[in-house]
Amino acid sequence: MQFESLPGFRDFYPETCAQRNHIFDHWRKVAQAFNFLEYDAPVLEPLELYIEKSGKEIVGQLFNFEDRGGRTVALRPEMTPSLARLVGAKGNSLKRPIKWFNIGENYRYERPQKGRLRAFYQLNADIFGESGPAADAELISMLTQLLLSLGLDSSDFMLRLSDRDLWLLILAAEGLDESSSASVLAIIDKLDRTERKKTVDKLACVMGDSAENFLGRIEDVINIRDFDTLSNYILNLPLEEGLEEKAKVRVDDWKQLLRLIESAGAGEFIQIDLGIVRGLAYYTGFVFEAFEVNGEDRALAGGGRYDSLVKKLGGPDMPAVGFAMGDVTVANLLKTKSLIPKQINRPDFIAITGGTAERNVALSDVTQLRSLGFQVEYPLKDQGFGKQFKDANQSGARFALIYGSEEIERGVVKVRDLQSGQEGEIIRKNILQLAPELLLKGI
RNA sequence: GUGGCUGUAGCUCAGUUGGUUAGAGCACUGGUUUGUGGUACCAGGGGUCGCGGGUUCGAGUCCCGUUAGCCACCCCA
Repeated sequence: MQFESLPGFRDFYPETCAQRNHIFDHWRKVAQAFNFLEYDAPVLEPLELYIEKSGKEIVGQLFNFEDRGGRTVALRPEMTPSLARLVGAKGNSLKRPIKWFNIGENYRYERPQKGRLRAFYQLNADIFGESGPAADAELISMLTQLLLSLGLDSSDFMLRLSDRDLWLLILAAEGLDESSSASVLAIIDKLDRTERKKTVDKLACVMGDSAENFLGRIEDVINIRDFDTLSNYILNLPLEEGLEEKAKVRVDDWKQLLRLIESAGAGEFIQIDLGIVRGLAYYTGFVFEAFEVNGEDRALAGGGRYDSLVKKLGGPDMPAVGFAMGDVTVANLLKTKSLIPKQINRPDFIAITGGTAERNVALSDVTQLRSLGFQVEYPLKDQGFGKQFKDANQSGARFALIYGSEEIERGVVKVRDLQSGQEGEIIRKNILQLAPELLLKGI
């Protein structure tokens, strides 16, 4: 009986695994550079946790089952609910701002397609306990750094920035209450993948006959790309007094945010685009998504503010903002841009030996080098020199250490730089002292 | 959940109107090669032609079903 991996799940052979880890390494390095702390949480959680956050409809998209204890459980489809639980449980005893990240696998029972699998990794980065735009800016800056560190630049990706608070003001000016606004936002989210006529029909449920004109005004807002136009538009909305004040404050938040992003060097990646509202209703303020520059593929990353979620899941009232970046779309983009290094994993040294006796001598040196952390390949059987050099070359090793009977007699080992072909000799007993210098400066 | 396209060696593929024992390149293993590597030459291993059924004297090839992959829709945390 032959088995294959389940649909939407991947096997990671060493080469692919190295590519995956290449991405993870950069994720972790950048997150740590921003002084985010790494946390982790279970892969299996109570099903209720996800129903509480996203509603019953979510169950159809989960890997869920009943365990032997009769508990209904699910593989996590995302990290945020677990994270909210962790943060909520420690409540106010954690020092703020809380800046945490995680790299973990998530599972969704959906039909796999381009950029979407059933098991995928995500980097999650979140800040709790800070409600000002500086926290949003910190994450947007980090998101930019992440993509830059992987070798992408402004010709490859952009960040679309939007704000659900602004939408609530705009829709309030249209005379809509909170629940009508929510349904309009859901429609806006689907705007570019729905026929215009269908959108008008859907809007008619809220707006009646004026839906057509209303949609026109929405489209005007979505087409705004510069901040001056946006702030003028917002400040001139016909709003009641309380809301008018809110609008002023919010425009100030935008100014702060944009200034910080500019200072962080991420300004050139930002595109104001109120067409982004993000599907789920729990987002409360700024929202953003990173896209491949042509906007063709699935989003590379997405996030925003979710100030009420921690409380909803049983924790204290705590402001929060975060984003997630998936490995699948990022890997796809890196691949099309040829930005994944070919040979990531190569030994520092490879031993080449004349015969059984020489192999034993070599092993003693090899073991010591290994114990110091050098990456050393050692032959497991006797083979001719020609063959060994061929293998040595293929291994991508930096240096070959050649143990022939003649060298061993003289207490030396021959060292060959496999790239340049340059050769030299070193005294065997000095090999541990010389190894670091060798790697640094060559022969 | 719905639809379209595609399944021949680890990978990329060839395989004639249905006709003997299914092929190539790359990769892998060994050799030419007991002292010097990417080339070359020789040899070898590896296939239930995705799976099941049907038509036929005969199916990798035609038909039906099924499964997997890709792509699109639904959904997208």
